[in-house]
Amino acid sequence: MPQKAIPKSAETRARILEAALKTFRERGFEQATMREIAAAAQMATGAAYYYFDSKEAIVLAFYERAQEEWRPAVEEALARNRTLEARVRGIITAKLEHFLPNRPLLGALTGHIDPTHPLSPFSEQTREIRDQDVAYFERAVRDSQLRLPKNIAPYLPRLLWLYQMGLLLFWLYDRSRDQQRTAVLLDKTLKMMVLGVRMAGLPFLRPVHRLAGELLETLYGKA
Amino acid sequence: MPQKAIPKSAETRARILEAALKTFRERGFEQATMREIAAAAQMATGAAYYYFDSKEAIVLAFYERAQEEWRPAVEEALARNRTLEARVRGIITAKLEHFLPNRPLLGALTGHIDPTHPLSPFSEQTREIRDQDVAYFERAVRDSQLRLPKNIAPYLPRLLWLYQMGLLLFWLYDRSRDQQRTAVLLDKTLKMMVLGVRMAGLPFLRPVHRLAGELLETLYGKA
DNA sequence: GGTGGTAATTGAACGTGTTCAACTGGGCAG
DNA sequence: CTGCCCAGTTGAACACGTTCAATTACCACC
Repeated sequence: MPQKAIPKSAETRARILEAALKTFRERGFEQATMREIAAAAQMATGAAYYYFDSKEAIVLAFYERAQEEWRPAVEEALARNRTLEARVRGIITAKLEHFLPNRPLLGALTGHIDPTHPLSPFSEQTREIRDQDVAYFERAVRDSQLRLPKNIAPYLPRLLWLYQMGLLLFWLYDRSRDQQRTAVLLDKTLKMMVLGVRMAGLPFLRPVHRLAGELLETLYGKA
Repeated sequence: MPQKAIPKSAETRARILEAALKTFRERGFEQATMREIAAAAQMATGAAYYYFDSKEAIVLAFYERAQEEWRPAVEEALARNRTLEARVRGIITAKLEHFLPNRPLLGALTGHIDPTHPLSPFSEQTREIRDQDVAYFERAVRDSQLRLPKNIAPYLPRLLWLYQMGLLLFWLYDRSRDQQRTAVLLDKTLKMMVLGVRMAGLPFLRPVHRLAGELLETLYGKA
């Protein structure tokens, strides 16, 4: 990959990205060939590899770009809502709505769970995007008026990120009309979460909290 | 694929499977080529495709075979334990222990979440394996002395299957020594589940149950 | 013992993503 | 103006999974 910000080559990079997306949309990710894409971008076959590590990496680049375009919608959702439920819902629905036109395309990214693989959502290479998402959820949690159990609160943003990841996955393959099942899943689970947090103080639930806290500590490390 | 049970060709099929597993173990799934595998099985390159739809399908065949070898361990675990926690733990740990020698290999299966894809754990083609697993969990639930909320009980076996699937995924990429983190995850989450079920009767939790019940109904359908 | 037909096997050929040695072009130091 | 450097570009070549028309092996039936 080229270095910082030479707008000269950034333009060709963008041209390839655009040509690729066009081809992906027209013929699907798998059917689209790199030769087609290169031709559509008016370059030789191998040229794209100067700018992108692989065919899938193009999709990641699209994801990164979408992540930026998506920011204003998130800011608005955070500004408009005060309760934790509404804020989290706002973030997630904004993301889904933004991705809707290219929903099938994201399926190309779901193939990698291995944190070793560059394109995995858990990989070192995708840390920046991930951290940005987590930061949104941090803000969603911080300014909400709910008081959270101390041993769980620090992990909540990362948990919400994981939750959102799972929901996105469900959404990707949700074939119900208008993805209604995803909508139900989001709605009910959010409400369950808020109810759970509300009852955090009840003495009955103490053992559950302790278990959850211990679990999160060993998984995410102390903090 | 050939039809029912002509042991003649089943033998060559097994020979290919064995050669493939050997090659996979020696050089990893990705590095191993179909040409190597065919050569190791003393056949021409394309021959394997008479018995297996794809390279990945060989891994599925391995999975199916393992599923059978695994059965006695499950039966023993079910016979030996009476509590829900111990029974579920027994099933899952038996599976993990059985898969341990070929742990890296299963990573080849994780690439498909799309229920459309033949190798997806949610696909029509893998229904039989899935149903068998769910049936184990049904037995684990049925004979345990816990009484469950009526609106959730019918879905519990399928939920446990999903839970086990997620755990297996975590385990696959758990790089802690002896997969200790997976062990902690299994232990704590199981205990949390049992606690949750125990408190099912408490009136506070009624709203949570209702939400969960409604959610499961729209996701899995009435029943 | 032929004879037909199905099952099994062959290996070349296809299309793919990716690599790479060679080439091009433009800017800059002397 | 000349020579050099190197980011950018080229397209043939590679290795792979997979397909398929052609060939062989096997066996039931006359």
